Amino acid sequence: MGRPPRTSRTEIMAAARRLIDRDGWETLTIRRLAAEAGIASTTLYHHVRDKDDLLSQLLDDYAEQMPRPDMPADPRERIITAATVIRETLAAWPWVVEVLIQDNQTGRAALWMVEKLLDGAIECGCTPEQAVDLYRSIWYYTAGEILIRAGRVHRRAENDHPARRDALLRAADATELPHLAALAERWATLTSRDTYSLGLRNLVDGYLRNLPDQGEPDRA
Amino acid sequence: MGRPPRTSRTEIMAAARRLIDRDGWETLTIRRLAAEAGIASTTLYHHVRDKDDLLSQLLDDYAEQMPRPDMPADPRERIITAATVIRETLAAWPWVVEVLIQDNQTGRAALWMVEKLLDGAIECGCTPEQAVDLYRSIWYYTAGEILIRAGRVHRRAENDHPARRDALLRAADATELPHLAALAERWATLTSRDTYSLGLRNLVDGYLRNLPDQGEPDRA
DNA sequence: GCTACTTTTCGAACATGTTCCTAAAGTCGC
DNA sequence: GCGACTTTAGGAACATGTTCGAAAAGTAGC
Repeated sequence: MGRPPRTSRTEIMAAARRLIDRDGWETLTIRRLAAEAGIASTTLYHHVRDKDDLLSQLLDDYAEQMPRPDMPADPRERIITAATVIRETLAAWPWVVEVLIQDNQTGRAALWMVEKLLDGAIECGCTPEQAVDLYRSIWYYTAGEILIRAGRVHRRAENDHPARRDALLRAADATELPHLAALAERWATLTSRDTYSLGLRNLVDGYLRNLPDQGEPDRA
Repeated sequence: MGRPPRTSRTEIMAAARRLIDRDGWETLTIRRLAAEAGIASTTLYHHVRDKDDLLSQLLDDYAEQMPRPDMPADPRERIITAATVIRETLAAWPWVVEVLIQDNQTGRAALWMVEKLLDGAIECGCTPEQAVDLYRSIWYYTAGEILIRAGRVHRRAENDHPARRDALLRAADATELPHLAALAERWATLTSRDTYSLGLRNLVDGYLRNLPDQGEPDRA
């Protein structure tokens, strides 16, 4: 009972996607979204806790329609694949940043990939506890990579504002920081390469090799 | 020439620290900071590009006074130590989150730790390029851990708002997600443990063992 | 049909980060 | 000393996320 709703969560999500597709996600504001949905701004807050919650739900809706790739037979490769798919999926939406830092647990829609990851880890010889540890490490690594990469893009071009220190590395003292100074020229190039899968593989390898009990399940 | 400044960057930083120490960092707002410094809000923007820049400078100032621990002799342990110190230092201030995602490059004050890390990596047999790769992987992992951990704390207690999905894992379908379902009870416990150094060690080990040229410098 | 009761909707208002424009307060050339 | 010039200071105003309280719009009991 009570007054019947004139607005549904689904309508709101649809309006949000329309707005994002049309004008870009940066222009997605509560008031604009309300206008697009034909309701008052404050009405939104009956269907959504706050803006982070809105983005979180939006991400879930998107992720739901994501194609689920078939997994390789090798369990270690399954771990790699699952992590890579998570990363690729999240990196496609810049506003994922706002969600990730608030909604730390991976959303409902990504659970099946966590499952695949745990499954691969266990088949590689992990105990369930170790599998969770490996998952968490991978998630930290992945979330950090996404956030930092998104930050780099999202960052406005550094304007010459007062009290702004840039050319951070060029000022590197050659006697105090010899390696950094030596790398200063190439730093931008080196740090803009995509080394996600390299790091991921090394992380997974390090984990699986350091298991207390057994080593690798497939003899190399 | 020009009108002489009545306000200095140093005063602003001092006022900010006073405010944070007294009332907590959540109450650090531009207007309150201006009031504490005895100036108008808009005057702040002559010394600071925006709030993120303010926090970033604040972090640098803090980090500058951070004690620099002496490094162990073993190069691999130096890597671990440097990373751990970075993590510990950053994790001490909750507002670090806002800075990290914007100011992706580690600040000026943390450069010496990056240097130590590169140094350890190179002494472990890395080329400079590989050392940078290792650094970046560690940085992703560390940043992700900090952000997610801070997010968990920073998160307001989940109130029972409509359209809020919680008990994420308890709803795990036992047939679709067997491992997650099996772990559901213990999930909260397992994911609240501090596994940073475990993951860090495995990551570093994986990297150093996978170097194309040589293996481990110190024979185990 | 009328009266509780419940839920949704929304206008007003607030705090915050930020920008724009104008006024103040000096220095420099003379 | 005086007018250009330059830099800082600050008031007014705007967009945004969000809260509060009251009005609207139904349902259930009688």
